[in-house]
Amino acid sequence: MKIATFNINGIKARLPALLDWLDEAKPDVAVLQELKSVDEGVPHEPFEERGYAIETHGQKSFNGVAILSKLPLEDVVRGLPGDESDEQARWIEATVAGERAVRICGLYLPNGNPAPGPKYDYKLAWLERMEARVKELLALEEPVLFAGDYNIIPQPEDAAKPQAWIDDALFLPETRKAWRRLLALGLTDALRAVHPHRPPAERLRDFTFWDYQAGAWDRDNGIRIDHLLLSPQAADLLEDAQIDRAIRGRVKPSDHVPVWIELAA
DNA sequence: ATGCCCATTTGCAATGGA
Repeated sequence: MKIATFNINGIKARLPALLDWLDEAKPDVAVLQELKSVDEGVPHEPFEERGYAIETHGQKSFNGVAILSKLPLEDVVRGLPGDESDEQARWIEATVAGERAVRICGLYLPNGNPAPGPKYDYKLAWLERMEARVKELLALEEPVLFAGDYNIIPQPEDAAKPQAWIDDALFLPETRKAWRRLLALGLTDALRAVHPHRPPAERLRDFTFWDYQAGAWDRDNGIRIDHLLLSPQAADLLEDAQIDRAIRGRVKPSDHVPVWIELAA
């Protein structure tokens, strides 16, 4: 089962590029972030024509997440549990049953800038709530994955210019500490499990985002912030993990590119 | 030091992104 995550930066602006990628990459499941649209504004026909079921959790102008799947989506949960007052659409869950049932969580973690400040406080609080949900799902001892735009640069090697990010919410010590707490719960960073970091001279670096500004793509000034974390039972099924880097060089691209894994499920 | 872009809004300047 091929499962991808892709921050599309606007479903309306990105529909042609998204459909082209779906037709080529043919993921069985894709979690999408930054729909920037309410549910009613997300077209279903182009996805259904391609054999995908779609479940959305939209919001006007900002945020918004979705799951596409060639297999039926069951037991859908919208919104990160733990705070009924949180109206930001950043979390969606569903179960997909292939050879094995896999619980899939699609997430769009808060950016958190400027830090310090209320937006950074929200990011850290959101991470604590996510930790609680991760613990609940790990207790099931089943294949579970947490895929999306984490807005976290885990390590210096995950940025072309780490020194430029030292005061940024994506790379601050508290942010990276929360990332390590997630891993300490027993989650596996799928990309790093398949591709351990090696010196950059050996190959292209594993970035998933390049800013639109200042020629970041042409200079390969990127960061790795889109991740797939796997429960132990999902990690046992991991066969491959890749970044579809070339998508960033296309016409009218998102500033993020898809990341995907292959699971024996 | 270094190319200030892109998407959205009941819009035509402001906000959020990262």
